[in-house]
Amino acid sequence: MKVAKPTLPKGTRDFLPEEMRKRQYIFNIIESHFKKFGFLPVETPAQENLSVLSGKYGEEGDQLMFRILNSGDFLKDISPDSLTGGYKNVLPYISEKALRYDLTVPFARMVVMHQHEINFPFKRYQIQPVWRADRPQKGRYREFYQCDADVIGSDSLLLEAELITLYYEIFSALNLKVNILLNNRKILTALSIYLGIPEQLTEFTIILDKLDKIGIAGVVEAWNAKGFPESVGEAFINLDIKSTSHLDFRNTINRFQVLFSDIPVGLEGLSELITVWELLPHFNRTLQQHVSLDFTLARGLNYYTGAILEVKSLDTEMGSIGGGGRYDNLTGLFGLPGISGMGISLGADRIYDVIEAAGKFPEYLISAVQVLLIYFDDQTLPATLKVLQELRNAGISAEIYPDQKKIGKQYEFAAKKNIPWVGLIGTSELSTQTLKVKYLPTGAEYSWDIPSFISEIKKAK
RNA sequence: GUGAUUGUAGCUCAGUUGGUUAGAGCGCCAGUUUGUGGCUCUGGAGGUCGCCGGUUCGAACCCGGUCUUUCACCCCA
Repeated sequence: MKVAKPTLPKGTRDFLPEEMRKRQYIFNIIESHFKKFGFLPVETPAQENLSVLSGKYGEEGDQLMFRILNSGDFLKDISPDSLTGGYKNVLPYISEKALRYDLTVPFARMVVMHQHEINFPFKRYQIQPVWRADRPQKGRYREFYQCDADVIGSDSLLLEAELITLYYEIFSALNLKVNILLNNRKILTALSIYLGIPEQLTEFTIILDKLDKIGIAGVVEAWNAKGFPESVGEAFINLDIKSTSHLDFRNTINRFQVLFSDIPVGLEGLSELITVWELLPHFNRTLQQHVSLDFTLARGLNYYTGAILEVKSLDTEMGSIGGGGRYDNLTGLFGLPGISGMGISLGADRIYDVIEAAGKFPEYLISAVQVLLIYFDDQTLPATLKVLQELRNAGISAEIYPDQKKIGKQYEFAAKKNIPWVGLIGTSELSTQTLKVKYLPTGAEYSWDIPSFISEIKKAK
C-alpha cells in the first residue's frame, strides 16, 4: 500500500499535552462554575438528523453545516435527470444526517424527546465540539468546543441576572477582563417600529449590529443601499445610540421610555432590562460595572426573543468569546410550544487564544508530572519502585524512567518534560536508606528519606 | 460562498536575471562526562523545495491547476 502523507482536514487541529493541559484548565474552570450554579451535565450525539437541524440557523447556517453522506450506495435512487437541477435537489436523497452546528438546537430536541423524564425548570450544561464549514481565520475553526449552560422551563428574569453572574464569575476565575454586552430583542423590534420600518426588522438589525465596526455613517449608508427611506438614517442619528456603561444606564433607559411611550413592546423590553439590572447587585456587588447596555447588539441566531448577551474580551482583540439570550419557543420547533428558556455559550477555543495572547495561563500548567525517578540499576530497582509507590500513594504524580539508560539522559528527559524533581537511588543511597534528590529549577541537591521528600514536595507546591 | 495570502531541514527563515552538489540559526543525535539536565567545545544525521502538470537545453525560482496556511468580507464561538 502506498504510504499516506499525514494530513489534517482544513480548520481542525491536534492537541499535544502542553496544549491539552491549558485546554483542560479552561474546561475545568467552566465546568466547576456550571456545577456550582446548579447545572447538570448532558451530552448529545455528534450527528443529528438533518430534519432536526435544517432551517434552524437561517440560510447561512444551512450552508455551513457539515452533511454526512448516506452509507452504502447513496446514489442508487438518483436518476441522471435529477442531477441537472443543481446539488440542492439531490441533497435530500444522498444525505440525511449532519454534524451538530451548535449545542442549543440539539438540546431543544433532547428536551422535547425526554420531556416526561425532565424536571422543569431544567438546568443543563453541555461541553462538546460543534462543526461549521466556515473558512478558517483568526479565532475561527471548523471544529471547536462550545460550553453551554441553559435553563429551560422558566421565564423568570432571575435567570438573565444569574447567567450574567455566571459569565462574570467564570471570566474572573480565568483572570480575563471582559465586557458583557446586554440588549433585548424587544428593543430592536421597538426601534424598527419607531423608525417606521417594522417590516424590515431583520435587515435593519443585521446592519445595526455592525455599528461599532463601520460607524454610524456606514450603517446609514447600508440602510440606504437597502432602500430604507432617508428619514430612517436621520431619525436614527438623532437617537444618539451608543454602548453605555453602568454609569449612564438609568439615563439611557429613561430617555427611551419617553421615546417608546407609544410602543408597548419597547416599554416591555426596557422594563425587563431594568429588572435584570437591578437584580445584578444582589448576585455580586460590583457586577454592574462589567455590564454594558448596547442597543445595537443584535446577534445572528434568530431564535432569541428577549435578552441578548455577548461577551467581549478586553485583554485582546477577538470576536465575541461568548453569547447567549432568551428564547421563548425553541422547543416549539419540535412540537412543544410555550416553554421559555435562557442560555449562555462560551467559546473555549477563542478563550484559549485570548488567554494565550495575553500570557495569562498559570505557570503551574507547564509541569504535569512532579517527580521522575532514575532507573539506576537492577540492584536498586526494588527500592526505587518502593519510593514510586509511596509517592503515588501520597497523591504525587510520579514516574520512573522505564529503561536503564545513561543517567544524564534520564535527567535530560525530566528537564524536557518540565518535571521539577528527580530522585535517584544508587548504591550508596541504598545503604543509607536515603534518596538523592535534585530540584531542577534551581539545580539544588538534597539527601532525604522518603517522608522528608514527600513533605518537601508538598511544601513546594 | 467572495477577495487576498502562505508553503524550502523538526522549528524560524535565507536562496542572486532560471544554471552544476539548495544554505543559516535554533533544535536533534553522538562524544567531551560509563552517579546528574542547563554552559562550552568537537563531530554527525536530516530536504520528493506542498502536490500534479506545463514552458525551457536546464525550474526552489516562470505559467496553470490543486491542497494547505494566514487574513479580510459574509456570518459567527
